[in-house]
Amino acid sequence: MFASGQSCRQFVILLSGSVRVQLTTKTGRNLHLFDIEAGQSCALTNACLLTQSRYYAEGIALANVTFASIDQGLFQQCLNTSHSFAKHLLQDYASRIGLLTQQIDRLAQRELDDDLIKYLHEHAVDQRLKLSHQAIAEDLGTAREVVSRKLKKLEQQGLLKLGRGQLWLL
Amino acid sequence: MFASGQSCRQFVILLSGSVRVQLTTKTGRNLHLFDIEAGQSCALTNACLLTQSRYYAEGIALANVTFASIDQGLFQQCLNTSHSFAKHLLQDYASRIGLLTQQIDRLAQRELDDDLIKYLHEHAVDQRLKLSHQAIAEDLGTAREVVSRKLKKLEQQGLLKLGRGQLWLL
DNA sequence: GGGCTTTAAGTGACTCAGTCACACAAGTAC
DNA sequence: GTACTTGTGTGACTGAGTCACTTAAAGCCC
Repeated sequence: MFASGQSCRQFVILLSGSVRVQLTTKTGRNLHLFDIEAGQSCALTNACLLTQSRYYAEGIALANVTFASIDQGLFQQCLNTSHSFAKHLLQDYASRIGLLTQQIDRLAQRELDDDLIKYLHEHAVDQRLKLSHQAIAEDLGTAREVVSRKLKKLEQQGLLKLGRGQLWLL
Repeated sequence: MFASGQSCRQFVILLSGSVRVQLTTKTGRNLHLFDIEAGQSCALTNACLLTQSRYYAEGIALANVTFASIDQGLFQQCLNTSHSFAKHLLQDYASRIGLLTQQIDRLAQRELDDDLIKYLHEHAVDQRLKLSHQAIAEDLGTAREVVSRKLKKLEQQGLLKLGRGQLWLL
């Protein structure tokens, strides 16, 4: 949907599908920032429009998506005339900024064991988690190998059971 | 000014002085997120007000500060009635969210050498930087010892000269 | 159903960053 | 000058990230 370094000319609202917003490090590691779901717009896109800057992250469509967009001029016009439009954007920012700060906190702490266990509990459905190690690593901002090793240890401790593309909490 | 975990009941605008917003890790390390200068409000505070959540960072007055504040109810009222108030908050969010994303990027990359050199150039005045290793470390989200060691190496390479509380780029 | 491709996971070796526990040196206050 | 505060230096150790693989499961394709 958009790539790091691109300039942004349109305000976009997703109508269906979802978009994953992530950073990519020089070594090719991905870090998942947040997802945009149907009905939502992208806080980073809006920030680019408001500050006249370029994208510093990338957006990947996770499936077929449909969206509505308006160009920069109309966006400014909406902003100037519609109070509810501005309030809607504000509310979105407020929630995203919390997520970003939590990510910073997690990256700064680097206590992966705790984060991983918390993540597993938060994302498990019926004590089962259908995600690859790669996906978990990207959400936590770490490398796949690290997650693999940590999960292996937890399995050896009898805390969970690993399967291909899924795991069960015990 | 505020601490992590506190609930937030007031919208605040700084009239003079400045406030440093930072995270503290379990090991006591500080990570500098951004500063609030006179005339500005705090994006995290506003996010707390908008999402009814608690502070997840702390704000430290860097000197004597004066500020104006209104309570939560009046804040909502302002938001509902004043379009320019909402637009002002939006603009602030847009710039802060960029800073936060850059921090995440930096923490995720963990290429401290590059970051440190870039930081030194950005903050030096006349090739001189009046900051302690501690302060540099907090801005970069790392530990003081790490910065000390890296700076030492750079000095050994003849790239800079170290002094107490300051350094010179060569 | 046997082979092929794709995707997920396991592993060892290595490097870099963060932590801990110090020692030590330069200012500051009295 | 002495005591205290603040800023640096250092070694030892642990944890996380990278690289370069190997191994294994799942999905396809005749």
